[in-house]
Amino acid sequence: MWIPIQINENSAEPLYHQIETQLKSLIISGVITEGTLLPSIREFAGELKCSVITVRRVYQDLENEGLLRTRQGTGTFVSHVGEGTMEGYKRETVRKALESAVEVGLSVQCSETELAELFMEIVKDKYKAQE
Amino acid sequence: MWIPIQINENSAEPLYHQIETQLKSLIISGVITEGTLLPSIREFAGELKCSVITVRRVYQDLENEGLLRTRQGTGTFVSHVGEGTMEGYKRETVRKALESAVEVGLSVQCSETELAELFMEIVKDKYKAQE
Amino acid sequence: MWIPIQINENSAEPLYHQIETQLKSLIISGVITEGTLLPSIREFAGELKCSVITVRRVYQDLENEGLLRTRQGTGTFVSHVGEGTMEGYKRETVRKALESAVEVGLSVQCSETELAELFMEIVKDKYKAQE
Amino acid sequence: MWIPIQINENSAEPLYHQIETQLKSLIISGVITEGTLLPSIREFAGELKCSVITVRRVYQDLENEGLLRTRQGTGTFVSHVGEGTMEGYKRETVRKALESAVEVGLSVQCSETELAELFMEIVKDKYKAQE
DNA sequence: GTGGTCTAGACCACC
DNA sequence: GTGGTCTAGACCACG
Repeated sequence: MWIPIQINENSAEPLYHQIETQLKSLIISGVITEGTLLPSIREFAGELKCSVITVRRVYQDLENEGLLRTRQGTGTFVSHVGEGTMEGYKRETVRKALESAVEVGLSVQCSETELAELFMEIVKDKYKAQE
Repeated sequence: MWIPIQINENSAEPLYHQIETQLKSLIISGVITEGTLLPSIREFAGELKCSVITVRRVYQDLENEGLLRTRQGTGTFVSHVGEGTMEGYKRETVRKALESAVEVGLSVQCSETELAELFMEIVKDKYKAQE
Repeated sequence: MWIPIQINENSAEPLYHQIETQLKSLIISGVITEGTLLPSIREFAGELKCSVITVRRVYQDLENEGLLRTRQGTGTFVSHVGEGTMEGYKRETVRKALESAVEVGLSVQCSETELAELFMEIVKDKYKAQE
Repeated sequence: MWIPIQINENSAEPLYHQIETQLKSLIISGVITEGTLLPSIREFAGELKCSVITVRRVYQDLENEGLLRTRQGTGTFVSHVGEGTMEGYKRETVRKALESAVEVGLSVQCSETELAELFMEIVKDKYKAQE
């Protein structure tokens, strides 16, 4: 199974955190479905060109959050995520991101309309790029 | 001179960075005007209940960015900020914040309209709270 | 022969250990009697939906403890268990379990009476559910 | 600050888990109070004769559970645990331990009174030893 | 000084 | 083969 994860070498964001966030998104958004067997930590570490320890940490953190289930000698699986949880998480995550952005706008005395215009512009760009 | 800075003890954001960001905003948005003499490092550290080293770092970083100017034995002043700088900084900062928020939305498969609605809602709340 | 064993997928307890403990209890408590022919490794693995290796390990461990006896080409039988063994095992097992529970109570500064009350409550519940 | 933790070299229980459990108990039971600065990971590792990594893991796990708060460059502190949480946690932990013990009793066909007698005996012993 | 991240590599237990 | 634990040691960022 191939998992699309982009690592940004230059970012200040820790490796393990980049992987965690992206993998979490893939699971939450349903791209990787319940029951899927993820790559073994060694295999994944090979693909991502990082240490096994780093992958292990990612798997373990997500297991602690209840998104993964792992059994020794067998592997690591995506565990069941209730529909409600999924939706709730999505909204929570997105809301947090938007709120912090708006706060930045406020702190810099950006007007409401200025902010909204800039936002719409960015949204269009990003979603177009996506297609 | 009293400088309104809020420190969030529990945030993962480093102390020096919290202070830097807020002080920068205050200067760029014109709340603290050119030529103002900032508190001494010790005084400020006392107010913020943090180490002098932390304040020193803040002053130094902002001096490197050209926002502050230090005169030996006299103190640290807000230096002149051109209109261009101010506008540029505002747009750059806000744009960055918005872009990262939109990316989060994308990563979680949030639709364009969903995102926009949530954004407008948040903007209204925040700006209303501000008044 | 059908053997009632419950596997808890989500437990941290290794598969082989869950099976071993339960099978042991069944033999020692006399639910499975002396001389009984157990299912073949493959058959049992099929029922439990686990690897043959796992069942093999269970049979072997219990054979080492003298609870099972394997005859080449015939199968695995429950061997004779003396009354002494049975009683001894019961007391030892239960005592160990209770001791560790009491230690938890102690470590958390739970008072003697508090602990006893909670215990009686649980015992009643469990034994009632059993009937 | 000296923290009383007993490590059992021979136990199958992982090192980090032994430390975690005991430290957790000390915090939950109020032996170590809110705001206390714990030993640095290096110092603690020295005392416990284990790797810094192991201590780090303990601190991090407990931080994830909300029992500790750590700030880079400053140290690791015991964070506020609401009275309710504390009580709830105690009961939950103890209850779990007792339940699993009673289940063992059941699985071995131990009678209700037999179990209760054994329990009372053990409790008396342990609590006497404690004094 | 503090914690935060990451590495390479070892050894074990489980399936 | 899988994951689980632990080590020693490096380098960085924060105060």
